[in-house]
Amino acid sequence: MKNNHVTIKHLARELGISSSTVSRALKDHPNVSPETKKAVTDLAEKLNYLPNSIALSLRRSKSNTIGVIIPEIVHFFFSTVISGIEDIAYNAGYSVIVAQSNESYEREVMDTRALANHRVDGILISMSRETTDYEHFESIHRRGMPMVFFDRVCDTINCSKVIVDDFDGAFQVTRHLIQQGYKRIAYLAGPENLIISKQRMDGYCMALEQYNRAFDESLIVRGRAADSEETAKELTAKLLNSPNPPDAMFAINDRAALGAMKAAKEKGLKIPQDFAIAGFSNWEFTSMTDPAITTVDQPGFKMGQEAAKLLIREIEAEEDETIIPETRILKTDLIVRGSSLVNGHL
Amino acid sequence: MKNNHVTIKHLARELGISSSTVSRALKDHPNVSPETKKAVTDLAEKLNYLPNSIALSLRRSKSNTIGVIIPEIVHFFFSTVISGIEDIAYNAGYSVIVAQSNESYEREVMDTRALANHRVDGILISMSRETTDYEHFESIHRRGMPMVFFDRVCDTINCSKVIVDDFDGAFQVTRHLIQQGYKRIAYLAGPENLIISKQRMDGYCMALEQYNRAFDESLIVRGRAADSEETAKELTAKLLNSPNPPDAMFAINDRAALGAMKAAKEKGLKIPQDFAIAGFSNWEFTSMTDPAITTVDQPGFKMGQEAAKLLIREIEAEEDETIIPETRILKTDLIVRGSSLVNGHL
DNA sequence: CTGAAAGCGCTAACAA
DNA sequence: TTGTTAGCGCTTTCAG
Repeated sequence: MKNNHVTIKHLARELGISSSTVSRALKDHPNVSPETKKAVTDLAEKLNYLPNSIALSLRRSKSNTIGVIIPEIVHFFFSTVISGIEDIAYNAGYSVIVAQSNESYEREVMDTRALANHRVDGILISMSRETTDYEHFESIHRRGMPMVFFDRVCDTINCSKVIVDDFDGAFQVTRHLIQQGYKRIAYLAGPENLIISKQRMDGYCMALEQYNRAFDESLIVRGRAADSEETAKELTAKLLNSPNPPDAMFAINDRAALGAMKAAKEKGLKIPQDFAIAGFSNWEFTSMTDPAITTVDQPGFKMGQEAAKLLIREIEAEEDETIIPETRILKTDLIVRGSSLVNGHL
Repeated sequence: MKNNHVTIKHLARELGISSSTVSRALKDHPNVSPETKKAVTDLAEKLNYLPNSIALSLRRSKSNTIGVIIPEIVHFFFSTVISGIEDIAYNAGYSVIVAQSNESYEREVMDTRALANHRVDGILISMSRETTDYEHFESIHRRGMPMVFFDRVCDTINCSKVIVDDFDGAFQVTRHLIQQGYKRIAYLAGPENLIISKQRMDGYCMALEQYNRAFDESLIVRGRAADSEETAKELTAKLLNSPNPPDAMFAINDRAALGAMKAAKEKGLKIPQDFAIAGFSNWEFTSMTDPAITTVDQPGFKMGQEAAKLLIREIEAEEDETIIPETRILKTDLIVRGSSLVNGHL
């Protein structure tokens, strides 16, 4: 490719003036005569001058670029987050470099390094599933690189974070089912070591408590319930065939809900009349042909926006200003299918 | 933020040598003594030196960055494309800047300009729906900016393109239905002015012809059939209530297929026994609970890969080398639900 | 109002 | 084997 970039120098030479004057004219500096200004802008227009942001970045040691590291792009939640990030970044004059770790620690380390080399002004991160060592983040954080974690956050780094209120989401879902008149709400639990699992379970319990429902251990399926649609289906079927079956189900994720739905259908139960399903979900449900499922949507777009805002705030803070890291907890949106939005925060 | 970047100068000063020596040592230049080399790399390691790609970009007038402009990120097809782009880019040492036009012409123009300013080495584009004027692309293309269009391509610009073989996809779908034994295959057509609509219709006709089926105009629904799920449903219902109803349906997109499915279900038809549906789709179907629908998937990942490869090839071509623009037509993947992949090209 | 000069971080020719 | 110098494109003192 022939490198045909028009530079300030070209304009200067053409007009027989110095490049500093051109520079000033271009940015409408007061101390430059109207004639020169006009001549410069006209020529710039004519030759289609495009300022070189690379040079600017070097000069200012600021690239007006932010980096994003996510586990995968092809995922409704994450692509929604990127979209939110892009929204805020664009309006604040930043470009967005996207790197996907593919859930690989090694790749994440490389991505981090690459973004640091690129001198992005800050980094937004959702960690890979593999990541347990945080040195690659810590080393650049020590150097003062602004960073904000979202969704999959790193506890050991003292920076801003954006997460979802799993407790409240679970509470909302359960309350919704109770308010709809369901009596026996089963729960397909997630892995017990995950914080989100615990929080969701707590939200479920809290709703039961608040509505004076007894907690019934026989309605709780612990273990690998939500690992796959298959297991969820089997476990639900077992529950449905028990002597005192549930009339509703809290599903911890898409797989759990899909499995539960299939089990119910096979048993000939009408959804949601005989058996209601509600729970956490990502993309899958929004396109489901069966509108009978109420879901808590992760507010991905908002999460991206919030994370980007926090990051940019930190990037643009004055030298001496100290930004206190802040963890923002976003409410989920309860979406009732087959009717309008019940409790949307968007 | 305090700007704590270690530079070559720092290393040089610390070691009492010149920065050029440091530079050479860092890149393992032959003409530098082993001792110096070791001293330099050790110190670089210790101080966690990270090369400044911005400075490098300026020096080399090459940013090792490619820009992507897409209508929206939150879309299975497009996010898949990005993923494919990222895959190739990463392995070739390029970063990816993503800009979404949000289907807005104005925004697309701004994005193009921003990427040009950023001195990306090339741009990958899928045009916004609004775009009918191409000057923003042409002006940078004239300057020699490598660019490749994908999916929503621009005909007036002489550069490489990657598109999907709609004709073949439609042919495959129709043939599949015929081979499954369906006799009367209805067709909900797309807008007649779109090239893809025509090509898909041609593929449909070709399959009929090849299997000696008569083309029956009464099975074709022209017009706004695929505009919304609602209209698709109504139109399908009408067909199903006609004296000589179809036993299968070619759906031009997700909406058409969903509408058709609902109409069939309301009429109590079993899918796919009484009424089969097959057609083009994006994400929606892959998560459908009803496995009875055969779809042609747009090969998004591959499209991203191919587009990125074409772009990088052009970027890295020698000065004097002339790259002949090339339009790559990708085959679609016929995916039969409820069974394994029948004709996958991945 | 305008110009000359320095420097952001890095590399590569040229000198030593 | 190492150092000096110049320059990528731009802005910004400092001098005129």
